[in-house]
Amino acid sequence: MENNTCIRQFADHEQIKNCKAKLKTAQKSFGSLSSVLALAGNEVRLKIIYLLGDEKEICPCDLADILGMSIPAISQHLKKLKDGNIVETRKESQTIYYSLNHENIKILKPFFKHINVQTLKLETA
Amino acid sequence: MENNTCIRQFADHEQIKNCKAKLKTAQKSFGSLSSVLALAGNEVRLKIIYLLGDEKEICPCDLADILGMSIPAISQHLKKLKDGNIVETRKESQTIYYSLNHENIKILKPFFKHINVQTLKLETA
DNA sequence: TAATTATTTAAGCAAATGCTTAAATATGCC
DNA sequence: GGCATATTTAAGCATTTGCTTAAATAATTA
Repeated sequence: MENNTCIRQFADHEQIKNCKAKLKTAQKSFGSLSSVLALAGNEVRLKIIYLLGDEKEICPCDLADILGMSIPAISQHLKKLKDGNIVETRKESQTIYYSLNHENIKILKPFFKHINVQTLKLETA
Repeated sequence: MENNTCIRQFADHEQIKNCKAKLKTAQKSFGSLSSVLALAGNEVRLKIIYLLGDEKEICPCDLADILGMSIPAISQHLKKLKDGNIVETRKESQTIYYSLNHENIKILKPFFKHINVQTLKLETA
């Protein structure tokens, strides 16, 4: 691996140095941030997050109904969201209520706005 | 598929109806938004986007150097970003310069801020 | 204690992802 | 035209993803 010619004679060494430095400083952030984005980057999970942004809490069974999917499929998505600290749970007898971990999801807030704005645009268009 | 008992006797029918309606209105947004998030949800691509946010333009070869990856690997990531309208290209003789499509990336701007803020926190901690 | 309900977990599988290596394009230079 | 450089494309392959079905937990009710 690694050697594909292209040792760019005219490489912008200054820029390369700069970029490497920037990555090094922000290093820690990329892993955690990209995994949050990857979680939100699935349409089903994005919908779940979006709904929980409004609804306070929903159980897996109702989510399956809402999204027209099987319960195990939903449950597996919820597990990922929980492992990523995006949602948390409250148990009430048999039912488990899922809600957003609002602390860890501040990052995603702009998206809700984006969805709503875009929806509005489409409606008025 | 589909029948996993759990036709929740105590299902919150009001909430279910609400949620279905909300999804229906915002329907169009979820597909496009989740695919942008999925693109940004890869650590390598997130770094590329982040760097392009500062650097105006970078060529594949320099990116490979900066990220310590092979050129084809980088090229394939860039292709995805271009297909997703996140980056655009400018050709100058042999070199192809990649830059952000600032119009289509407004959504991701909050993340750059997030990375920078978090980095600052880690530095001063 | 047995049957029902809500949820999770496990196993299996098709499709997608992200790399590798090698070959194909395309431009610049001698 | 022939060779070097910059990039893309293609083929191959291991890993991950996201579903399905079936089985395992856990709490509720009869």
